[in-house]
Amino acid sequence: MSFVEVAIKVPLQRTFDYKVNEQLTTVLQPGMRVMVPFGSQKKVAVVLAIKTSTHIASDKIKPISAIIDNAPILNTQHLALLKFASRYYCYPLGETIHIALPAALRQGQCPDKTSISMLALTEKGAKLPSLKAKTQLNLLKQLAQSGKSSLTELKALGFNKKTIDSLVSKELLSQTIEHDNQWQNKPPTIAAKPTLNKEQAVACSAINQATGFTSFLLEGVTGSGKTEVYLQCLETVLKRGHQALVLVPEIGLTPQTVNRFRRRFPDTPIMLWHSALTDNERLQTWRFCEKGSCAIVIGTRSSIFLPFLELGMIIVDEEHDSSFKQQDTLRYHARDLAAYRAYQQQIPLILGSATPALETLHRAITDKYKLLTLTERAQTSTDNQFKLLDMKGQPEQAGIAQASLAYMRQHLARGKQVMVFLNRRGFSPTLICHECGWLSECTRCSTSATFHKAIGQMICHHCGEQQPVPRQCPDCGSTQIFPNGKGTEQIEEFLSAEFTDVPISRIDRDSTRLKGSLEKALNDINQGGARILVGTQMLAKGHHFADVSLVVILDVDSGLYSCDFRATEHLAQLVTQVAGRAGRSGEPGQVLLQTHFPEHPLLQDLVNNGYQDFARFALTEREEAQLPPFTNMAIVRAESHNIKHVIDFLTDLVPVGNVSGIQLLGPIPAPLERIAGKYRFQLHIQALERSFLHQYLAQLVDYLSTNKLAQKVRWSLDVDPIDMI
DNA sequence: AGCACGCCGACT
DNA sequence: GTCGGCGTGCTC
Repeated sequence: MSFVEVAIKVPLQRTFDYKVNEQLTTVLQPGMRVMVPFGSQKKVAVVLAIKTSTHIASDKIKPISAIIDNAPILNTQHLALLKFASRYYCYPLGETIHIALPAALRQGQCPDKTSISMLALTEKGAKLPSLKAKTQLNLLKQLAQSGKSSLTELKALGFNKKTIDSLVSKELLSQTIEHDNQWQNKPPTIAAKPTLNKEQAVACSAINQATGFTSFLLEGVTGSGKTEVYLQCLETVLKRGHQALVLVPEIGLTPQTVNRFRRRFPDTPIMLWHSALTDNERLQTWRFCEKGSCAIVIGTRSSIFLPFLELGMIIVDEEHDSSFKQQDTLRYHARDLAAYRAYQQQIPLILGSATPALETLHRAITDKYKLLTLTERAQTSTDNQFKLLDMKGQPEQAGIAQASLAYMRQHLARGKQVMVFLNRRGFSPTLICHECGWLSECTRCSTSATFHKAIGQMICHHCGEQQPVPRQCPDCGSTQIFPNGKGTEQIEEFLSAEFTDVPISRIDRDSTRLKGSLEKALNDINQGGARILVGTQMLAKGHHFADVSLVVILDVDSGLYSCDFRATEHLAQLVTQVAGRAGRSGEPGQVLLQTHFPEHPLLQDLVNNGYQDFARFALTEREEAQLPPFTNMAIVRAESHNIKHVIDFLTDLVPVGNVSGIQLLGPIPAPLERIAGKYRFQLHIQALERSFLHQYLAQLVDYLSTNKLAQKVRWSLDVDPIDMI
């Protein structure tokens, strides 16, 4: 008699054994799906191993009911990646596999996808004929930029099927079907490319000469041409007939980036992967990847789980970006799994950033990663000028200093664009009662309710609860209630009154809610349709603004004194990224930081010596405080409507485990103690040795599986947390 | 997580 | 009498 060990999607840390007919063992392989009886139900399971013995009693063991696949859907290496992720993040293997698979494969179906429909300009369309319909012309322009795009990509840009059909019938667009066997390791066509500067050339040749697993940190200031290095390294990978994965932050998957890749490699199949894809599109990309029919995937964090036939390189762009860390269920960091995968496949890994995470920088400094630096900015000869604007005693309106307004007038008078950055949307974070001091609060969270003037609602930014705007103070009945604090909506309102003849564009989650509206706004800005740009961190990332010469950062101080030890790192990254939006027009840009603490050593260091210097200084501080990356951390979080259950649950965990070198802190209230009516507490776990941490976590998870208190709360375990919330 | 089993209250 | 509430325990 033979047995199979399988993983099933249940929230249990263990696997399950089933009996299997002796003859079937010759066709069964790890990575295949089978149907199994599970309690009273039937479930899809993934075979992990075929074995000749089991520790399960013979009266308990059941036979599998059917074999689903005739070939594994997960190969050995892919399975090893998922096992690693499951173990590292202490998340059940069955659930981990479930998260990685496209919906159809989870459900036990075996659909194939052999073709994909792409749209391209016809010869007639390439001449961009004048059309009355503006959207049709815009669509032609978009395709002129990208060369070709799939139907769904165009829909994501806000174009509808009608526009496309109408252009196809005018013979300006052609619809072609690409098959899954078209890209068969033939040498790629490479479009004209710029000459690399010396630093870029050094970086490229270091990466191209790497054999086996090598990690590179490509530390390049904004505008130093990291993407060009990626492109020329990808060229080498394509010429070898290998595939490549380019991981980008959620917000970084812009048409501009994608167009650049498509234009460089015009006949290479490049597919996109992001959260807005449908189940069908995900399956399509999955199938093309596993057959080797897709050469490059540009994708957000979950693309790290795609099955490549022959992966030759992984690139993580903006590797410091926190969107690479999943914040629920399997709390993986795509950058760290990328490192595992690159090691496993013995291929190069490129981590690129202007503002590397301190973890990454630490690995580069300690020679685990090879450091490649790009310092030359392509468009300007000198760096941006930073200025710390002391807000103490400074007259201000809507949070903008008089001095800042004066700078704005100067730059606008010279025909330049100005960017005003504030990482807070809405009109004001609270309303305040002038009579009694009442502040607007969310009824379910320990946080304020933000005043959104345009839509006339109070909104909680944590749970999304909406309330009507009160006309009177709910405490004392006074009608004297006013906005308290500033948000982007208020900045926009103030600036449009201040600069009556200057067009203003606001970019934040509220103003870009509609599909394609972000692209529209960005286009408008780049065509000079807006001169003042007001926005949140949406403005900070990845977008090129040719004519911005001044950036004003309004609220620097909130990042200086925070309970999250990573707050200063994130502030420095944000400031540097925002500042990088200026000075691409051929002259150095100017960056104003409004602060009440101009003498703060951290700000001084950042402004005078740049992120590179700041980061190295910040690392010494982390070392002194024994914080990550000099220690390894995990957080147990728990929440419940019942505060006693939460505290009891975490308190009970404190004596668990007998591993030395573990430090526990807590239970402590979470930074936001109440969200959506639930009380939230956490327990911090630290260990100098990674292996000790994992030994301890294994014991903890084992204990939790039999713990009665664990059933009364919602708990989660976050290994290598990146924020404390 | 599901799902069954089981033991108490309010219905025809 | 029994329908259904959700506490408890198990899943190879």
